[in-house]
Amino acid sequence: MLDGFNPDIHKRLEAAVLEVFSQSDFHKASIRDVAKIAGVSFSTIYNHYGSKEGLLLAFVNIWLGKLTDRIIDHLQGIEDLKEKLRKVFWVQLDYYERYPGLGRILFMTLPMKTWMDDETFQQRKMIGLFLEVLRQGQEAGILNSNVRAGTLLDFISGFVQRTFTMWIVREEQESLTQQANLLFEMVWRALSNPECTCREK
Amino acid sequence: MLDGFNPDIHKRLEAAVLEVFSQSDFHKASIRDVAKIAGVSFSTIYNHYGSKEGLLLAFVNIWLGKLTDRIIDHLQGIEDLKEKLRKVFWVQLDYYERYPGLGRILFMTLPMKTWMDDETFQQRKMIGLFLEVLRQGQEAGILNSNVRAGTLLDFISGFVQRTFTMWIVREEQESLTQQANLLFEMVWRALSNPECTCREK
Amino acid sequence: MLDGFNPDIHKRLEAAVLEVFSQSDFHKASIRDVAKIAGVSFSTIYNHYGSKEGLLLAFVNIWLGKLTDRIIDHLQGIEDLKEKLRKVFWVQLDYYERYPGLGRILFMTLPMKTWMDDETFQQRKMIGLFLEVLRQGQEAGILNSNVRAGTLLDFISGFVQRTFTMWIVREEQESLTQQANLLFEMVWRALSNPECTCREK
Amino acid sequence: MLDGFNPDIHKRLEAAVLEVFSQSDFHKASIRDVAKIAGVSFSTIYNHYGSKEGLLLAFVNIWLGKLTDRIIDHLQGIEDLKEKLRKVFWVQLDYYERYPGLGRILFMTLPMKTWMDDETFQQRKMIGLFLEVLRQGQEAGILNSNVRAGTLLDFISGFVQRTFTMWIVREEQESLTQQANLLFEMVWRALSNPECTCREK
DNA sequence: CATGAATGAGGTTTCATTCAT
DNA sequence: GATGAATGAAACCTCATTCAT
Repeated sequence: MLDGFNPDIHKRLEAAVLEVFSQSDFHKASIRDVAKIAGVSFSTIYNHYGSKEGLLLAFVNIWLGKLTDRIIDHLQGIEDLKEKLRKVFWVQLDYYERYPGLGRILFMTLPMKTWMDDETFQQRKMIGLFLEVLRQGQEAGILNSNVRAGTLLDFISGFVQRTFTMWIVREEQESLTQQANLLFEMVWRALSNPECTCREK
Repeated sequence: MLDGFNPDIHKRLEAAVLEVFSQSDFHKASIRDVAKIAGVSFSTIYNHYGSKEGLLLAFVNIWLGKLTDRIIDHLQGIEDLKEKLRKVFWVQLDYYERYPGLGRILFMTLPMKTWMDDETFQQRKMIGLFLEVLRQGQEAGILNSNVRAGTLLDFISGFVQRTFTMWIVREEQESLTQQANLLFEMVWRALSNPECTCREK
Repeated sequence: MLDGFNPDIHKRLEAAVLEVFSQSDFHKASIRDVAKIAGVSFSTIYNHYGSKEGLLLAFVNIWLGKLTDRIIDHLQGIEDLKEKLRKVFWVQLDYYERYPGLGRILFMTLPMKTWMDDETFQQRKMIGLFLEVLRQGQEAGILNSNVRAGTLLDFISGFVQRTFTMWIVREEQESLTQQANLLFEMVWRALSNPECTCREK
Repeated sequence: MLDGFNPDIHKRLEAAVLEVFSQSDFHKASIRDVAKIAGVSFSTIYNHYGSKEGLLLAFVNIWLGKLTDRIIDHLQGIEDLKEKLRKVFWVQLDYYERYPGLGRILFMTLPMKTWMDDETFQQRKMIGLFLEVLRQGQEAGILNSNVRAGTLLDFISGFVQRTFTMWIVREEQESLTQQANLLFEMVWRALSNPECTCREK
């Protein structure tokens, strides 16, 4: 975010928000706990973020921004469409696996109604990035063009979300990234153009 | 469910719960509003459901039970695996489209942490039903057996959830069921055994 | 007040309000302290009185009502105007001396601006009572009729207030009622008709 | 006072304090508003006056000092006791009428408890001045000597305060000073020695 | 068993006041 | 010395939840 304030406080708040909101449902998480854990005055939080939701959304925005940056970074130098998508898929699983708190917040505690109304939700940059790639694939006849590019994206995102959620629910030990390739091949078959004669492997 | 009380009240409560919880985030929905709309004292709700979450979960359980019944009903007489899965996919979209309030609650307002800890979440009957079918498909060599049956289920469920959510977010007019077949073909390609020589259509 | 609730709680609250607000300036008195001392939940106070000011004003109203009743009671059977006024003067001093907390609140801590806008302030019953007596005196030629009856009342009230306040400030041990007659004679000379030939004693 | 700073700022602050504190109850008046209106940082106020109360008391002290000076000035050349008191009475009404903000603050918003503990409250100079005159009158047999001189002062002060307050409450248009003589005659009768054979006029 | 009063927790606001620059 | 960020306290407000009837 653009909250131009004490970077130290910002850091402590970030950790506290991650901790508190990833461990309880939104309505059970207390802003007073966040303040206490962060060692910040309760008022300071309000001065900066205005509300419980504002606080959470501000950090979610930051985190998603970082994920976007990471994806962009990793896409560098990859030409092949399939490899691009594989990378995108992998980076997401990898990111959420390394920051499960973020995954929990994103997929499990964020109050949806509010988030949807928030600018953050759109994550235009990331979405735009994805859609661009997917559209190119459709035009090139590689990806299924019977549906909108948005639908292809929904398939990937839905699966990422579900996979992460079940990973948490089932308390799986096995690494997400370890399964990434296996899972991606399935995704790829869903997305790729069924009429395409090009071989899958 | 087990709330042995006046079916009339039960009906009014059901409608009220659907209305209130589908329109706001969980923490913004007020049990007093539910009571008022249902024309019941909030204390009565407490006596029966114990808590706000208990109330919501009880009805979610009922609704999911009905969905399960509906799926079972619709599967009758279908032999072909693909058709079975297509049906399962379609019934879900159809159900959520007709009861968007339920979809909203299920995918957007339920406090996840609590739900996950609740028996309801497991939806053993429905899940068991699905897994059984999927496992048969894997054994028959029709479905991809490189991954657990649960993973196959994740594809379906994740896509249903995402599709519904984006349908709400984008305020799409177009019917969900109308797109069902097109979407299902993607799912099917993801699930089916890539080595299978059997034709797709 | 008409707060139809638990008389026990009401009693405890009354004592607590008297204690807390008579010992600090209004802005230093905490509603939480009142709640704690009264052994009542903080929320309960808000449910009933709406605000810190509402709480105080409600009790002030009650107390002044009792003072009024007491005055009315004491006036019974007195015919002579001077004796009536002497009584009115004495009852007030006596009342505030016995409930110095009330005097402190009334004359020293009540936020004036708010009080003045409040129905309480007008104390219509008591004021009406006084004015009636004073007007009769003016018409009978006993009291000075060069000024409005309200001005005559100002002499009495102003002197009562100031006398009480200085009694507190000077931490005088001497009883207020003991001085009442001496003081009243001053008031009487101020109010009585200077042209009147009637003897003072 | 002792605030050795920029006379311009001092002037702006004085006006701001008068405006803000005369229009709301003390607890509703905000020091930030004062700062804003005066065009000063609120911290600067703190550096100089230490607290909200300190700020108000400092100015009240200044204002009362000016009133005292004015009274002293006006008493010059008056020998007759009655005329002296008449003057004192008149100057006060005149001053508060011209600076109603001061009257409001003094009689209606100042937190009493704090003020009473403050050196300012004693207003030793003014009080001493009055008491001296009153005592002389008592010794000369002109004023009632059945009560302490302080009591005589209480009578005057109480009436001034009450008169001003009711003038505000009743939103009277009529000038205070215009009624001053009529009112003073009543005061004089209250104060003067009842045994004195000297004529009243 | 249904009800509403009372409670306690915590979100939201506003401030006086303190602290570090 | 002047400033604004940060703090702490407390008013205010809404609720979920408990309790006594």
